[in-house]
Amino acid sequence: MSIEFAILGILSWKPLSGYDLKKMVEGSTALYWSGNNNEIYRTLVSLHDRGLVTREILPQQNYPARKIYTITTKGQVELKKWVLSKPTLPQRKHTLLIQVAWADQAAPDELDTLLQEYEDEVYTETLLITAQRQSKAGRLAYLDVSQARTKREAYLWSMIQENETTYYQNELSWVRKLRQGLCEL
Amino acid sequence: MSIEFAILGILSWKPLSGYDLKKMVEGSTALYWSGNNNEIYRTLVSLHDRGLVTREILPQQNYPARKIYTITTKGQVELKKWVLSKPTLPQRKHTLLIQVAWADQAAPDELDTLLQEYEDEVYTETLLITAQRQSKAGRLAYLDVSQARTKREAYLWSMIQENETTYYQNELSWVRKLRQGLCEL
DNA sequence: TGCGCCATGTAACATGTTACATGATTAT
DNA sequence: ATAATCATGTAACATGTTACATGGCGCA
Repeated sequence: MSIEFAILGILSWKPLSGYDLKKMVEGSTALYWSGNNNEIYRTLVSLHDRGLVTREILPQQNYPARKIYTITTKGQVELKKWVLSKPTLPQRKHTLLIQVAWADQAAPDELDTLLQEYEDEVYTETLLITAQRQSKAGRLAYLDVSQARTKREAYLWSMIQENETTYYQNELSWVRKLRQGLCEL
Repeated sequence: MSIEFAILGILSWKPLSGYDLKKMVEGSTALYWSGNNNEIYRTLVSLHDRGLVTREILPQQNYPARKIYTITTKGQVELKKWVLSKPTLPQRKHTLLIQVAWADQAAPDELDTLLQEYEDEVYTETLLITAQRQSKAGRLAYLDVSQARTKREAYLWSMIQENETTYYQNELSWVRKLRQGLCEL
């Protein structure tokens, strides 16, 4: 239900093929999907069946034909309706928190190793995100602020990035505080 | 894979019935599951089949028998192994961010209404969380700090709560900043 | 009279992941 | 030689949600 509109939204910005979408989803940390083929191609078929997108087939020599999907007027109407629908709280699967919950049975150094691994993961992710934003090489990045169509859209996209950034910052300072606190215990 | 250990962890703290677990999961914001029957009962059967828990049946008059699940030594070993396994980044489904991404087509007041709804949702959630923690009436709350078995466990649990709190705080200040920024645009 | 609690569970569906399959092309 | 890229797609599985079912009890 949500990946449908995530895809429809991207198509409202630019007509693309399933392969393009796959790349964008894979390369983005903001979109939480793994970018696996199955769901993307399935979703495109479903969007097409319901008349929310049109499909144009571009044959190529030596390569399989590209299928470019374009949003329809009906699709735009549906998208807008969804965009303004009642928001829900974000849901997160924070598996580490469950690990930490039952970590009292572990030795102090075992626990600290676990937390350091997590700290490293988060830190790497923050580096990856900033790197992604710098890279002008990467055409077709999800929510590339320089590709926004209006000033307001650019602002919205930059704020989405800020949400992501502060989220990881928050995780980072949390895990550091936790490690420190465990030392002093 | 993760709900199994979430449940096994709780059972390592106290033997409980499926119904108890359901209540705990439902009432907790830290655990992200809906607390639906299907998954909990299915998981308990699976844990039992693999010898990670034992089952004791307590018949009652007028009510269906309670089935109390207790962790086994094998279960404890598996749990500890999982607790120390390599952590992964939390994954979140932040649907609102996708809505915001394509909200430039909406009028300023439509967008602000959406964001205010979100702000209200988040704020309500923070109130709910603090209320949950005060309520001593609620026996059997997930990660009730006063029920922790050691000082270190209490500290870990309080830090998990802090993670949750700062997470929503962060969302709250983000959405407020966003609304402010849109006014000034 | 009707609803919610206790406590178990199942059926049907929706969503998401991993791995595989084609088959030529290009880079290491 | 080996792997990755292009571009489509399917099969099998894992996970998660909603709604329903039993059946007596207590409350308004």
